[in-house]
Amino acid sequence: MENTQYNGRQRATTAEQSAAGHGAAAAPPDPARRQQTATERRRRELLEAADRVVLRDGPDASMNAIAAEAGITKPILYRHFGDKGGLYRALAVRHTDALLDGLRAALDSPVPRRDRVEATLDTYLAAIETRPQVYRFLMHPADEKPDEKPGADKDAGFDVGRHSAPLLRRLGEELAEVIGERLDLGPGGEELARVWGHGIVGMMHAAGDWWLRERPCSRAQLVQHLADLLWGRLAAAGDRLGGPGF
Amino acid sequence: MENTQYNGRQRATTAEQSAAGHGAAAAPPDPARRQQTATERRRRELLEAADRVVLRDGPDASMNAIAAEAGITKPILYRHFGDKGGLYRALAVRHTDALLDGLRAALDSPVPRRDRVEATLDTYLAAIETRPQVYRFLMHPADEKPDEKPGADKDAGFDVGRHSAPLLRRLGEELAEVIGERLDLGPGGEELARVWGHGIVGMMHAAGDWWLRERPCSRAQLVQHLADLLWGRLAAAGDRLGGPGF
DNA sequence: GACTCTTGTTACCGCAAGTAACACTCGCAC
DNA sequence: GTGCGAGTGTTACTTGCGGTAACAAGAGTC
Repeated sequence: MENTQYNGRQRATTAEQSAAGHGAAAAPPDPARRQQTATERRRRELLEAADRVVLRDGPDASMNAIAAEAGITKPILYRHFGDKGGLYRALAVRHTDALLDGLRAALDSPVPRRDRVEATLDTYLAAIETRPQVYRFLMHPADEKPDEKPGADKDAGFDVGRHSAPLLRRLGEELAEVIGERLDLGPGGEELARVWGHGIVGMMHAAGDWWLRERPCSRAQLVQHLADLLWGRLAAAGDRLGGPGF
Repeated sequence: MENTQYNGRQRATTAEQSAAGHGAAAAPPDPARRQQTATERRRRELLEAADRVVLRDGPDASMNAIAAEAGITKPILYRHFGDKGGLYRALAVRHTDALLDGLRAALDSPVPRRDRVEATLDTYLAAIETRPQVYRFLMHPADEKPDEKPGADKDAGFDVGRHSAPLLRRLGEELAEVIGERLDLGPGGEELARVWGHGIVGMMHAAGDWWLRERPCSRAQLVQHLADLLWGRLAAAGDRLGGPGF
């Protein structure tokens, strides 16, 4: 009976099997398939509710709150997503997919490489700039914000940090792939591309995070600075005073 | 009475005041000062116990577990560190300080810049390689590890991710400072140095994280690859096929 | 001996994650 | 119609964690 496992995928699979089971792949009605799409639609609605609540409350969003926003109660959330991590993951892939679409577009634009790199950086930074709440939710664990009456505990909150690494890793892998297929890096280029993919993503992320918090300069300027860094200006810069070995 | 605030610093301050209060700055005994050092020693012992438990249990370390390891109970942990975040922060600065010492040494070595950069990268990577548990604790939110009987909840755990960003930011600031004071970057160099500091730290972190997990190459090779990236090899590499604007 | 300060305890609160068990409502078979 | 399987939804509960209040005991001070 598998009664300890609730999740959408499990049920969807069952539905598909039964659909394939009684042979008919009839076009218009097909109850099983219709049921499946209904489930998926519900799932999307729930995800949108979760999105709203996360955007509003930041990472201090409890399952109860999300369920309330969706107009239902906790257990059905658990039926759909298994656990909080499942919900989070579903939410995350939505946003990451959207971000990745933008990045791929920038990465594929038919302009010189430097411009392409700048466009990619700018796309990422624009994304985190225009939707900082989403960004914080995805990447950031509720940095201490000094509100909330002392009675309420400021703990809990989505366990977010626990999943930021996977996101960065996914971005890194994607970038690595693009680098690998577009640049001729000689022998061992595969490996090099992967290192660079992850490295560049990390650079973008850390710099973006800091920038978003301190806003020390314009976005365009940040893009220039980072592109300069990638273009080897670190190697080219002059020393300031001259220690022993310069 | 200030009964809602317990922490070592508060009490230490009080002790100092009373010491100054009744005048005597007597050298050998001085009860207040002795008390203070005793408190600090106790604090260190607690931190070491916490360290042990974190190293053993990974980030799923509860306050109860830490207290048990230290041979005491929760409330005194709270008296010393205020809340879990406080304990974490104390633990974190210990380790970050140690790491920073190593990095500063590498950054200050009297060799050509490329070698210095490589030494810095290697120092960081060596640190996370030799103490991955510490690293995971500091930076990483308990990536799903598929153990633990399903009865035990795999949630909670140190809230770790919630503080990884501050650590990276601190590293970034430190690196920025060194860059700023050693390189001549022309007008606006301050800002540039900060961007680079955070960017490089992010690069190091993300690449290191990925490398630690997949071990796709030797440490030395990773260092080379990253240094190459910083040295502008991305700009110099040849295209593979030639899209429109290459 | 009384006073204070620190260390330590037990026993509790509040809260969030996650579950069990039960109730309603369709659409479909016979 | 009646039965029934699958989904949706509920209330009420357990467990475990962070955090705190209230109290008890040892050590130095007057």
